Amino acid sequence: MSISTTKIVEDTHRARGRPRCEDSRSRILQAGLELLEQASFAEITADAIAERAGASKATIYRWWPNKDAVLVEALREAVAQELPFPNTGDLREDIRQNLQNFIKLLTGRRGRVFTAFVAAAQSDPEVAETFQRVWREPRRQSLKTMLEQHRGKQMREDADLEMVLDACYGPLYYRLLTGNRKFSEGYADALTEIVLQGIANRQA
Amino acid sequence: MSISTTKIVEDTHRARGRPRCEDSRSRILQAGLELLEQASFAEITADAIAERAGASKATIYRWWPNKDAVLVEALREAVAQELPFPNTGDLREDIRQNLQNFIKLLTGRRGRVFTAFVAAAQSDPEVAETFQRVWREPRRQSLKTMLEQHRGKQMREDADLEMVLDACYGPLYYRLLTGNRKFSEGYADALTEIVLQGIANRQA
DNA sequence: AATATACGATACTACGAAGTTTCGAAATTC
DNA sequence: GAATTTCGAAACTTCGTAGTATCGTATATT
Repeated sequence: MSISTTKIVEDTHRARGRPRCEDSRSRILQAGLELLEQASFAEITADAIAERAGASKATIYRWWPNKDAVLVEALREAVAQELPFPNTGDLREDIRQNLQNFIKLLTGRRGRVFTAFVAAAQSDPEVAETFQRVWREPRRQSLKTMLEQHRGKQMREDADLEMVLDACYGPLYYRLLTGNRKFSEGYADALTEIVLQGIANRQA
Repeated sequence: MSISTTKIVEDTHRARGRPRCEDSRSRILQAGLELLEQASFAEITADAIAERAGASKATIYRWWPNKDAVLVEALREAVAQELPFPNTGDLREDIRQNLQNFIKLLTGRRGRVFTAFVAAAQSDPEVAETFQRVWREPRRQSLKTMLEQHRGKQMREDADLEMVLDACYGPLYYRLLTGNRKFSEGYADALTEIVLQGIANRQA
């Protein structure tokens, strides 16, 4: 209740003049996202975004400080709807489904968006920070939370979760970024078994 | 014997005119490599290479078709001396040392060269092909060969080596490319244990 | 000595993309 | 209806870099 947002203040008086066109805003972001599915950060031009969005380049620079800011915001919005997390209660199944979902995402059209971002992050600290904050860390946190629920039960008491997270996501990014971007049919299953044997409680 | 190389032919008659200066060649490659330790592929300019090498830009374009070709060749030469592989005979120790060596490489100055290459590979198929051919595949092959020697002994008969390779290298690239580039002290040990539990023969 | 090729330095050209400005039209408040 | 702000279109400026061309010099062969 006491948490007042700037939005409330803004809502009292509407600004004069023609209001910002929310439609063109979303078209611009959408265009940026679509272009990221085909090209690298540096290859995407402001002109291309404008043309694809059916917008004016002036409109882009009216609301974003530079071209990269559009792409960064495009990732934020796209990723916001990608975070539902499986929770079946079974450790193996939770891991397996999570990996499988991620593989599906990475091998789909959106996969290129991630490679483009990781690539750009290598030479742009702001891109790197955004990628970590809006994607990598939330994703890791979700998996971590899920794993914690199994600690002392299906999962060993002393499991090193940071290591386990790397063991899960590392191979996927590795293949996507340095390999042929293909994942064999049972890849998620095989990876799940390796990780599982590393953390499972001995049931002897 | 029957495999004649162009070099033999060239050696019979030396070309007329001033011979190519091998020193400037190596200085140019060295300059490219050093610049890759600080900047991305796209950020490195031909002028910068020339200046750092104390060479002329004309000399660069005399021997290389374009700027990127210099950087690609620089990687080839640099990597050629990086491939000695541990072989202690003990599975755990072999894996551990290999991972440890790799981490040391990645966290050193040369680490940036790899991130730069992986980044560039995302939008340049030729860079991607070179990276795979001169670094990724030889490295994987070495580890694979080593692991094969343990099959049926310390390692399970049915271990999926492609998966194991990803489990070893994946987390390292993942941290290097999407994380904070830091590896905790016992990282190699912890990762070794996870991988090992996934492939070790049950000794019960 | 003549010829041929490489070298470093430097000026130069070509081009693409970032970002700005201008304009007439549209949407909103007062 | 006047003022204000946005919009798309398009021309425009600015700038950095790739790649080339020129030149005087160095180093080789014949």
